[in-house]
This record gives sequence, structure tokens and C-alpha cells, in this order.
Amino acid sequence: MTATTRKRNNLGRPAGKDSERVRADLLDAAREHFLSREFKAVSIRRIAETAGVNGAMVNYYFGGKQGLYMAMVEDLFQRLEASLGELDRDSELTVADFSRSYCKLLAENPWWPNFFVREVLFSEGETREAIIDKFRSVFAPRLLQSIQAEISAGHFRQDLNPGLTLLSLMAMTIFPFLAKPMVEQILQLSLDETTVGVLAAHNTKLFLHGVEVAAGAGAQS
Amino acid sequence: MTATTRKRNNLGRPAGKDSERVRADLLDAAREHFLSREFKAVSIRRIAETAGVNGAMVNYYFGGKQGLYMAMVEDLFQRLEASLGELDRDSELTVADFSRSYCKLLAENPWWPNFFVREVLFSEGETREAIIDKFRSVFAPRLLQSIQAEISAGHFRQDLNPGLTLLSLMAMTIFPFLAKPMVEQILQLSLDETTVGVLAAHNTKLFLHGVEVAAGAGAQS
DNA sequence: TTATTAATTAAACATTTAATTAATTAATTG
DNA sequence: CAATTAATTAATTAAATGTTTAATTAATAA
Repeated sequence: MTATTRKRNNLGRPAGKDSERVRADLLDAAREHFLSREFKAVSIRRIAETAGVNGAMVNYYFGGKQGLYMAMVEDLFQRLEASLGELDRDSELTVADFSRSYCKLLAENPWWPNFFVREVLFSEGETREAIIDKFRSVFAPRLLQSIQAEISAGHFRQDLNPGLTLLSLMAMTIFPFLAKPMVEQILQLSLDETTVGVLAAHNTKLFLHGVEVAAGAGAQS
Repeated sequence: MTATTRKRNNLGRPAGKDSERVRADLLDAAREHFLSREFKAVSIRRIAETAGVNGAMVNYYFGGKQGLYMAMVEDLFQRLEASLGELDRDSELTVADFSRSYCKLLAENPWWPNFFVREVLFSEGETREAIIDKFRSVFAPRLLQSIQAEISAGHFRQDLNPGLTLLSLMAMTIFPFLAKPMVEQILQLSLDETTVGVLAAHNTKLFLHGVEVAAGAGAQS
């Protein structure tokens, strides 16, 4: 205790610690808390405790609680885009393609539907605009275009409203994971990795049957 | 000011005021705030201000903030059941019936999808159980039974999983109102009273085309 | 080596919140 | 009428929160 060179507590700059690691740990802890509880119900102190650092670090690295949340959102978007990376290459995007890659996305990012609905429904201002804009630039235009092409080609019913049709497709793919707790309790369906494939197949078939022209040439996938 | 019989402020029991009215006003204010913002972001002071009473009334009548929230949930359930009242009578419930009465329910209770998803996704413990239980007792069993009957009768495809099929139907009817802000911005569809009917028709037709046997006798509603 | 900068903690600060209490007034009851 | 009960408000309390600050230590530059 009398040694003058000895650290008194845990104060001061720690020896040989990567400062990027603290940032990453805080983002991890923020994701863990913010995705399962509402913004105001999550305290900086709790996040910092999970990350194993002092609460003041949130202000030091992110400028405050809101800044940390924004950084987390940005990080989630990056993960999302990484998951959808190869989807950007090919310009043709069929409904089956969409259904399949959406399932893959879900397997890699199970937090996505929950996050999506929270932001679209309950966030205010810029955050909501940001996520809507992401969606608008990633999925919507190419799917709309694809649906419209199928209608023009005579594969889909002529009386379909493309917007409503896309909405139905999105609903069938996103909603089950939104209502997951209810689905598992009421319908006795567990939405794990294996059943996700079954769900995707069911959705695709039902959707295609629903939109294709009622002529004899049905869709046998 | 010297008059001894004069009320000093607004203190004390007010003259000729209906105490049921205070309760109702607080419930109205709670609904207004809780349905548009998260629980922790709503203060009882603000609710009381909206209701035009003192904040202590929340504790007096409902035993606290949580109690007020629970009372509001119970009140919402009652409104929901009132809206679905006549649906309980007839035992046969077709898909078209469901779609139509769900649209009517939405017109009378526009808060419903928002509330539904908030509770199923973000609430904890008893509240979630309560709403899941309500749903289980109102919609699910009769619709499942109806779908199963159609499959047995040979009207719907034999390879359909009834649970997944009900899930698709629910998704198409509930999701558009969940993602309302996104729908209106991206798909340029306004979900007002008139378009709700169009959506219901679209959903019913797409769903029925999707589930019915692919034979020549399609569903012309 | 010395001075400066970067990173970290503990403590203090200012604000906000739900809940409680005491005072006050009207209604009700005996 | 008197005493009690019900309903309401203002003031207070205790806890929690986001942010700031000062102290402290390691890394880095001069």
C-alpha cells in the first residue's frame, strides 16, 4: 500500500487495452439491452455494467445515450447489408428468391423483425425515416418491378394491385417472426432453423397460387 | 379573501363532481398517451394533466402507474369484445367473414394492431399472457376449425398445414396496419376507411386463390 | 526525460419520476 | 347538527437517471 508506483484503484488509463474493444463491447451490450427492452427502460449504467466499463465511457465514445443508440442502429444496418450482400448483384429478383434470401437473413439476424417493427411503429423522427429509407432502397423497388413484370407478362393476374401484392408478400414473410411468442403458444409451431424453411415454402406456394392466373397451368415448384 | 366560508384554493373535495368521470377521464388520457409512446416515456403527471386532474388521483383510483396501465388494457379488451360481439353468435366462420369483420373491427378500433404488437412483442409476463389468451379464445380456434373443415371437404389444398395457413391469413390482415407508416411512404397507399375495403378484398381473393385446389373451379367471389 | 495527450474511474450534479403525506373541502350518515 | 368518510390538491420524499467534472494513470511526442 505504501508503494508509490502502485495503482491506487482501477483509476486511470489501463495498460495495454485496445480502445476499439471498449467501443465494440459497448455496442454489443447496447444491442443486447435495447433490442429486448424499450429505450427509456434501459439505463446507461446497466449497459456499461454489461460491457464491463464505466458509464462515462458512453459519453466519451458516443456522446450520450442517444448517440449510442444511433451507433447501434447504424451497426445493425451494416450487418443487414452484409447479409444481403450478394442479393445486390443479380438484377432479376423473383418471389422465390426473395423468400429464400429473407429466410437466410433471418437465420443470421434473428433480431431483425423485432427491430424493424419497433422502429417503424414506435420510434420518432429521424430514426424511423432512416429505416424506412433503407427498406425503400433495398427491397421495395426491385420487388415491385418484378411483380409488375410478371403481371405484364401475363403470369400474374391482370387485376392485381402491385403495391398491395408486395404488401401481402411482406406480411407473410415478416409477420410470423413478429408474432413469434403468439405463434409458438397458440399454433404450437416452433420457429427454429428447420421450420423456417417449411414456412418459406408454404408462403411461396400460397402466394404464387394466389397471384398466378387461374388457368390450368398452375405453379408446380 | 377574509371570507371564512371561501375555498382557499382548489383543495378539498369538489362540489358535485362525478367520481366515475375522473376514472373515465384518466383512462382516456392513459389510452391517448400509452398507445403512442412507450411505458416509461409516459409520466403520470402528463396523463393527469391531460385528464385535468391531480396526479395523485392515479394512485387514488388505480393504485399507481402500473395499475392504470392494466386498467387501460382491460378497458381495451372490453372495447374489442364489444366490437366482436355479434361474431360470437354464428358458429360458422368463413375466411371472407373473418376478413370483413376484422376490417370493421379496425375501423372502430384503429389502435388495435399497434397495441397488439406492442403487447405481444415488448410487454413482459402477465400482460403478454393475457393478450395471447384473449386471442386464443376469440379468433384462433374457430378459424383453425374452419380451415380444417375446408381442407377435409376438398375445397382447400390437401397439403396445407392448417396452422401455417391461419398464420398467413392473420399476417395479411394485421401486418398492413402494423407497418402503416412504411406502407404509406413506400407504397404510396393511404390506409383510410375507403382503402381498407379494397385491401380486404385483395387479401381475401389472394388468400382464397392461394389455398384452393388448383382445379378449373376457381373462387369467383 | 519531460510534457502532453488519451483513456478511464469515482464522485458530484441537476433533473425527473412515482409515490406518499398532510391539509382541505364536500358528501354522507347517525 | 355533528362526526365520519370520500375526494382532491399541494408539498414532500426517495430513488433513479443522463451528464459533467476532477482525479488518475498509461501512452506518446518533444
